[in-house]
Amino acid sequence: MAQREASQMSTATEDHADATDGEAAVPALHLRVLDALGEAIVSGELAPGRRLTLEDLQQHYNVSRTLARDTMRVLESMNLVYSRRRVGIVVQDPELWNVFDPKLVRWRLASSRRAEQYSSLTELRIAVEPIAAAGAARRAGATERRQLTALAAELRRLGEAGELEEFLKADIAFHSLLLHSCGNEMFKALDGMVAEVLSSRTKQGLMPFKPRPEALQAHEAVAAAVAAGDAGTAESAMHHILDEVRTAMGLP
Amino acid sequence: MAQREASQMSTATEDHADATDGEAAVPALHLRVLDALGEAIVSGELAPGRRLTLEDLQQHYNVSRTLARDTMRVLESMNLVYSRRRVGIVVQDPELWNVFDPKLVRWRLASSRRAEQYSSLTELRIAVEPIAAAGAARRAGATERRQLTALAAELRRLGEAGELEEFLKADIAFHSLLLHSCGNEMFKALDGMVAEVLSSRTKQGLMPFKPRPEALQAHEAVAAAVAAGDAGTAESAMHHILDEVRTAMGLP
DNA sequence: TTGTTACACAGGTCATACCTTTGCTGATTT
DNA sequence: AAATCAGCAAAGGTATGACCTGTGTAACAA
Repeated sequence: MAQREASQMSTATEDHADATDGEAAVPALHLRVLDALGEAIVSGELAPGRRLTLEDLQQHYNVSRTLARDTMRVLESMNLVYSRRRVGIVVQDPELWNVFDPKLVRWRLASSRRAEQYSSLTELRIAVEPIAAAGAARRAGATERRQLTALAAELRRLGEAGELEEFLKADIAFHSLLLHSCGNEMFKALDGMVAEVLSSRTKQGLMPFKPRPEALQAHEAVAAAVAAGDAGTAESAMHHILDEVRTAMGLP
Repeated sequence: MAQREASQMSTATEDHADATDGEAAVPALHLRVLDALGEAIVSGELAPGRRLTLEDLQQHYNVSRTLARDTMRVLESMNLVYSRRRVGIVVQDPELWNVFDPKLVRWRLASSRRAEQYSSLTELRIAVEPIAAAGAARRAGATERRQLTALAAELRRLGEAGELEEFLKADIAFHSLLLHSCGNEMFKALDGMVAEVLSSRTKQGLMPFKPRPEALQAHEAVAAAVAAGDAGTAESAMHHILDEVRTAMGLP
């Protein structure tokens, strides 16, 4: 019934299409225009205050006014631009952007401003995940507590074996499950962004070849505290995990 | 140059239009349709899985296909719906909504599910504001540090005088300034939501007639720690403020 | 110089038409 | 009877053109 929309933030592991179907699903035209424009704005190529007209868009992207308008409306709803009669479409000041929109985050991660986005996201993780761990300790279901424990054990196994790829997947699963177990739907919505941060860490080689034993220990501690319903311990154990992340990223 | 879009989350104090212009600025048609539909979905009136067609929208709201499509696109970009040929427009599962979109938050606060939204937001505050305070202690500018201290002093004055209205305004200014000083643009974007939570607390009478002395003390402590650049103290002092908020809201 | 008016520019909204995908139905085949 | 396939039609996707309505700007008048 419900389906994830194509424009959502991609998690690290993508659903692959039917193996029989070799063709890449061509994204709808309006999404391509949206992505192109969004990236242009986010990258600074179209600076704040820059004025466009619908006609510009139509010509630049070879689309009809309908699509130009569609795109503009979505961008406007993200507060990346505003439109006024007789003026045109104006790029907004970045201060006003809806920086929690997954599309926007995706564009920023694809831009040259990548590093800033990562540190913002990391600081957000530092803030949210401990509280999420505490929430999970209070409100997670029995199955979730079990799965969390199992994932922590798997993390140790994969970590000690040095299987970074699989470790990453399990790590994402761990943090994602935690966010989903904490009973706060706003925290849930951050799972894609957390996954993005985690996988970038591995891809960029910021990860030690083998995860540090303290990190493995801390994940187990979080899982155990959540399983035991000990919110305070879960929170501080998660804090330990993120302390390591913070130092790894060179944040203060 | 840059202007705040009409559909943004309203802060507690609205800019009033020219005094000479008595008429309320009539919101654009597409915004009215968007709000109506958004509220209908968020309130559960249009349940997840419910199917609509563009024609339904055209007739229900007496608008052209263009506007029906505009609205649909924006809703789709918020992941409230998805649209497929031959099927129509389908309301998404709430799990997939972009719950950080200010419009969505506004709709949820206007719905009967208000309480859930408030507790989610409060938990988010509990997570973010201490880290924001620490960030401000590290990165705020000199002016911001001064203003923060001044606001804390004003909070004490207004609080002891029992001027709840003015106290609320100063309180919002304090927390908003903190979020803006912390150097994380994602935290900045939460200012409207924090303001919303704060004003609702006062409006709903959840606020003691006079703010508790501990709260005033804690605000001053935050300001002082930020002014002194003491991140750890700022963080824990902010934690104290939010502990009080938590108990006031009956959260665990 | 300053205030006013008129114009044209650009989005806002509407109506219509045609294209493309796809769920469904029913006939055909095994 | 079950499985497969073809064709229809429903619904969004895209394009076009027209007209309406604010609103900068510049020409003009005081």
